[in-house]
Amino acid sequence: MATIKDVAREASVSVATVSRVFSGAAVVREETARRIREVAVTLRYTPHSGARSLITNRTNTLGVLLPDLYGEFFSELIHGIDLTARNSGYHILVSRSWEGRTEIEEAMRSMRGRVDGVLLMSPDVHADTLLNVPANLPVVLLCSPARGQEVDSVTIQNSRGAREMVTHLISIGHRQIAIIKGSAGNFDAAERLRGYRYALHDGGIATNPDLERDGDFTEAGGYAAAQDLLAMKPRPTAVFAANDSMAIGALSAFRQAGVRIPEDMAIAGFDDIPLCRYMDPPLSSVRVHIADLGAKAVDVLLHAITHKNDHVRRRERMATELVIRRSTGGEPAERPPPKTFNRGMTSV
Amino acid sequence: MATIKDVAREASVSVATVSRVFSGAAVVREETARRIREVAVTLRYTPHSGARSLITNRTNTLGVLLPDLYGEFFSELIHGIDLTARNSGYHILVSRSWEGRTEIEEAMRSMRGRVDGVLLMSPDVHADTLLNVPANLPVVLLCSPARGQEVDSVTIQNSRGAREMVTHLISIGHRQIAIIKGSAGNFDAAERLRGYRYALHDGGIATNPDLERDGDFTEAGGYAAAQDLLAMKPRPTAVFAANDSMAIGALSAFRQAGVRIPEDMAIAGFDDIPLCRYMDPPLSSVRVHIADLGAKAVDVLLHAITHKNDHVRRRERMATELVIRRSTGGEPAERPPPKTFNRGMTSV
DNA sequence: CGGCTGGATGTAAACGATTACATTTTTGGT
DNA sequence: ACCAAAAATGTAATCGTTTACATCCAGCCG
Repeated sequence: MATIKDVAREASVSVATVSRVFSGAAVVREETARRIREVAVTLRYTPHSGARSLITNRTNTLGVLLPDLYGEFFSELIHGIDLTARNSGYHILVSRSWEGRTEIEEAMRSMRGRVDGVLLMSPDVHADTLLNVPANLPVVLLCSPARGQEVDSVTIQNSRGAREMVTHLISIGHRQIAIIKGSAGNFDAAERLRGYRYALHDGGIATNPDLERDGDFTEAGGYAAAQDLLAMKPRPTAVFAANDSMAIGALSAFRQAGVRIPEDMAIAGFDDIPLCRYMDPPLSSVRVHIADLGAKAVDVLLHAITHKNDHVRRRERMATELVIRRSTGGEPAERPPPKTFNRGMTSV
Repeated sequence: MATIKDVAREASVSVATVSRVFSGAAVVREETARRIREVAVTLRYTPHSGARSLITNRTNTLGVLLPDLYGEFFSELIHGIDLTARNSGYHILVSRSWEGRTEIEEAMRSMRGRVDGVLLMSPDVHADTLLNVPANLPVVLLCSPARGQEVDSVTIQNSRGAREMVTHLISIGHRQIAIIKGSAGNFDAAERLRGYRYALHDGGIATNPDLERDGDFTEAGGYAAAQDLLAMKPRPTAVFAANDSMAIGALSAFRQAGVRIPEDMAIAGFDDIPLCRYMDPPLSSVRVHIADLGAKAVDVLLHAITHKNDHVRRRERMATELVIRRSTGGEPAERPPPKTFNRGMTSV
């Protein structure tokens, strides 16, 4: 593959001049520049980003470490991240880190020299206690627990969102409200459970361990939990699932059992993935502007990168929004929205 | 940030020895190695991948250029790609390339020196005609049109899958079968349309331009197209949507209009995203093992990378599978599957 | 005409690793 | 105890860029 030297030789100039043409770092006589560009095209020359970043110490790439890559949530998250990064001229290096401190550390280390900063979502591990990761590598935590003040983070107002939804269920008359929890040990899951309990407490309803069922954020998990709930007596009259996938699974189970929604059972989810409005009945949910969440995280990271010295730690919490549809009764049908993708920064 | 020199100095050895410890390229006395590793931890040293790949000429990274990142299809595709790449010790550098030859070329160029090969999905542009991209950079085309034999590619058996589904609709008695097409200019979309027409032809049914509605692979697009179909008279009795998202949108529109599925209208989609089975009624679809598609593409790319000299071009076509559920009538309810993710290589 | 200015270009030292080759140390057989 | 072979380690060139600094040359002014 052609290098800068080949181009320099062929165009009878020094490598410095070629470099200047491609990096735009200094002015080159127009005629010379044109000649160099012509030669470059002939030789199919492209600057080698690796070599370049070795000396400039910048890669224009952001590392993205996610616990998983599966499902609408991550799809939309990556979308938001990519769009924002790209707008600022950055690429993204995506990696899935399986659970476990060691694996995360390992993944972080392998990012050394490849990225200018890392977006880390590690809902199970206190990420601010990571050891033996490259020093000076800016990191922004996404939906992850963090003890100290020492790290940037962007999270969702999980507890508040859950609380609002459950409070709504109470307000329309429900007293036996079950929750299908998220994965054990998961940060968001714990927060949402907390919000659920808050709401019950606010409403003067005692919490009941039997109404708190285990789930794992998958449709199948929601389906299974819903079957358990069906067997209970007295049966709850409403279910709050800690995410939409589980709500969808639950919906499916209830329907199969001939339970009418929302007459016999109200269902609500969390995240408000696009599909909610296409379910039958359309699913009430707590909207999280997922793409904006990713976008916000990139903003913070980019700030940390470009203002390495005077960057003050930020701790953002994205607001949620209650979206009531027919699955919880009461509201009229909603028309599907225009299909354009909302890129506006809405919250915090 | 600590470099290999710092470690060498601190451990009183040469950089070569340190390098050998970290690259595992040669054997180092156990005692020396231990000392070096200790120093490395103290100094929080991590090898600089950029520098490393400059001399080894390998980045252990695959570039992934997709037309979009939105929705379940891409979610699952990236998942499959990441998993397979990771198993072989590769990272993935994801980028969304907007439409247009120039932008793709630009994106390809920016990959120079960052990746060992590229997975390119460009359903609108004949990718084998790209100019001015780094020479010698292995590329595998994903679901993209390609003229010559000069390039590796992995595609879906779109036409055959669509044909089978429409043939099935005919076999259960439908004669007025509409199609909601995919995005104009899209490769998969064109192929699926072709399959639809084949099937009609096989069944001795004349094609009718009014029954071929425009779509764009989104739920909203399917919703809109379905509304148009509702207004037709005579109204078709079955709709084949070129992907599941549109089928879901259409389903929603029909339901809103009080049309019974499948009694008044049969619906089928394409892709068989996980959600199909959770819809009401569960959606018939043409299953594409999307994750396997990504996995297969990675396999081909990896082969091209590691056997640069004696790699013979491959042109794979992933088989599809007809999945009949209640939305087309006939079949009994299906239980949700176990939630494990299918990683087996199934087709070709 | 000579000296100065400033724009265009060239020279060469980094950046942080790997690795062929050279050198030193260890090992083991006698 | 000695020597050859093997093992461990060191030296230095190299990968493809950027960039501080040096150089060159044309034009301008006095």
